[in-house]
Amino acid sequence: MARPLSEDKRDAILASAADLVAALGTSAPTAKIAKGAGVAEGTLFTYFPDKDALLAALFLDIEGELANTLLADLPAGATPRERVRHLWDRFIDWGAADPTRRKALKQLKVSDRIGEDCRRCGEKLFAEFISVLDEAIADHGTGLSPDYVVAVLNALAETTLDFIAREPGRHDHHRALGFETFWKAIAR
Amino acid sequence: MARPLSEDKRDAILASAADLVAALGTSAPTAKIAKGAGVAEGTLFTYFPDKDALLAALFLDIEGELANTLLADLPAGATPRERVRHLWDRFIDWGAADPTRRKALKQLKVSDRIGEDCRRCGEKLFAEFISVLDEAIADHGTGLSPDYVVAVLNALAETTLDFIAREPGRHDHHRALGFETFWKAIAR
Amino acid sequence: MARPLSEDKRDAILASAADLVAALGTSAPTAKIAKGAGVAEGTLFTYFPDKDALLAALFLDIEGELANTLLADLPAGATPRERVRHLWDRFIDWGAADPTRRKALKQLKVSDRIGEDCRRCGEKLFAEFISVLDEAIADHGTGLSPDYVVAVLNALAETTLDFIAREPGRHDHHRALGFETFWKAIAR
Amino acid sequence: MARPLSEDKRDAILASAADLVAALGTSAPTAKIAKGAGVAEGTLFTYFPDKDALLAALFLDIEGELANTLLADLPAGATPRERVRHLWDRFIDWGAADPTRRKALKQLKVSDRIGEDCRRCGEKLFAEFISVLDEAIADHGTGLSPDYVVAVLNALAETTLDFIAREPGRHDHHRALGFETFWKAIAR
DNA sequence: GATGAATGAGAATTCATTCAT
DNA sequence: GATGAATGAATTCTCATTCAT
Repeated sequence: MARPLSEDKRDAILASAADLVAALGTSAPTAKIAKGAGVAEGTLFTYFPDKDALLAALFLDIEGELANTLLADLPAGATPRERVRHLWDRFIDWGAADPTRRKALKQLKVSDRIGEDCRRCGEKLFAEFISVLDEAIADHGTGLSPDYVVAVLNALAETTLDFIAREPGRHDHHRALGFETFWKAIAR
Repeated sequence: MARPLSEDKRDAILASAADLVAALGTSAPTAKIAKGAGVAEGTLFTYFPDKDALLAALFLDIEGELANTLLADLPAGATPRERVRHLWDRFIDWGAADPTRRKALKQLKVSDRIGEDCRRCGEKLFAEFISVLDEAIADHGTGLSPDYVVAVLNALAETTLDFIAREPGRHDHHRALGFETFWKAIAR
Repeated sequence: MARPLSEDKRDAILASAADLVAALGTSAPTAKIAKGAGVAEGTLFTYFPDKDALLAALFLDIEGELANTLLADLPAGATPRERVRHLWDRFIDWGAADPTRRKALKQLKVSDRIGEDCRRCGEKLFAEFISVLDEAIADHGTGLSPDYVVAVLNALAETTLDFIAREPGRHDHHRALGFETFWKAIAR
Repeated sequence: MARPLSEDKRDAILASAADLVAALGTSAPTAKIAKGAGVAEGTLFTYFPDKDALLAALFLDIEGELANTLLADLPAGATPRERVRHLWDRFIDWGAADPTRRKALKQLKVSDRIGEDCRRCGEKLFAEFISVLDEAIADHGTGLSPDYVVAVLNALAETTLDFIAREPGRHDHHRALGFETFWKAIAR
């Protein structure tokens, strides 16, 4: 190929899309997204066949980033509780550090423009995370299904992040409180 | 007065809006909403000055309905746990019975078209619910703030409803499980 | 007839129409005109079959008022110049006293919603004025057609009124200057 | 640059707008203007951000054309009267040759959609014309302000054009008569 | 006769997508 | 491949007019 698609441009488009979807929802115009990325309106469509494909790519990009972040630096020889706490802290720190991307993800999750296929792909990205979590939790004595535990973790992490967004100064407090809440919620 | 504004028509518009917002998000066209309500396109604007006002009214309508539902038939001489369980069951039953309205509410909550004012009005509707919950929880030993407890309840109820939506046959199971999860989550 | 059409209401509608046409042009909404007149939207259409009829009535109302004003108190035994000066002053004073109605008339004159028939009716209202003017001017030596003289008078009066609108304090100055200009313009 | 904005299309839109504003006033629909220009409805808005901007551009376009026309071919070594007569003839010939554009200009002048800023820009276009006229008139002995002289010229030219519109065969007669009227009007 | 809710045909404007340059 | 002008369907909202009360 004479000129290959530029990875930089693709990333710039995704980054701009995240900003605008966070601010305007999935109805953010492609023209504004292109402008925010510093490319021409038409260029967007050489990187993504249509707007839905862009939104899907954005969804998977953010979910993938989150999934990777959660697992990084997982302490090997730690207690289950410590390992879960590590996952939890990763989640909270990621969401607190990048509220825009979290907001964009929230918008995408409720949008009907993200199809079932795409959602399933998103779930797969968390497969390893789930198995780590499940294993760590095994002897916490709970007979809960992994799916349920993940859903509870996710729900409480979202709640925690909402409180941190309102009181950024109490980040550590809310993070710890959230974890305690979660740990007890799933205990048996 | 010539012909009074019809309560029925207003309700039909709100009902149609709930359906379409659930399905399409806040970008649901007013023309479709009007058609769904069986009125002319222009009629919608005699009941609501513009689309944002309609969305705000819908938001408050659903929140009000939920708030009222939660408090109905609250058993007077019951233990705190029973009282909270009652609130919880009401929430779950409401959401499971009307998934469309719940979905619409979800969309409205993340939309930037619902202003801060409107959100504050919405919160006021739950004031009594919060005080009942707070009181009932008092000797559960938790020093958690009422706001936090409500947020946790809401997050876990949403999670529970998602599971019921996937497995309607296990309604009672998930409802009970969700309550246990909540009750432990906030215990101290 | 049980209840005859109320002259007051008709007048109120015309007055409100004058205000709104002056401010918004002929696209002033009938609903606003009705509100300004203190009547219901539908009532307007019992007094005027449609909007064009209302605009036509307004046009003739203002033209009639002007025509009558010009001829009032015409001094009988005065010189021609004095008589023309009297007409001129009447015109200027009318326009300066009621800029809103003048503005409305201006809007109506350029609007395509005033048909030829209506315009001809308007001209008839000035028949007597024209003959008075023509007679007074006869021995001013001009062989100009009455139509032309009227048109020139009208054009210069409009110009004079524009200057008075900008400098209300110099009303008398502009009025006198305008008359001198006119008088020389048509001299032969 | 992909495809540059086409000067031709811009001109076609302005020309179509002139026709339709002349016929229907400033309420001429943008859809009809676009169709008249042979472009899609949306294309109009790539050339003008909104309808008001289009109307302003049209206003300045016509005023600019008129201002340029007036000054073209001004005879250098002619008497003042001849120079003013030249300006006058230019005005009349322009208005008689293009009654549609004149009508459009008339509509725009009375419309409240043309803002003060735009009107001031329009006036600037006539600055040179005014100074030429003022100079030529200097020893005509009049102490009138240039503004007033221009206003009188404009008013009488409009009147003259109205008569020519009714009797196109007597173009030269009315043009000469109008000039005499003007010349005497401002004499001292 | 008076009222104002109901109507639906436009109105201006936006926007995803295409395609000439 | 990159650009951005061109397109026209879709969207929100307005308004003259009708008609049930």
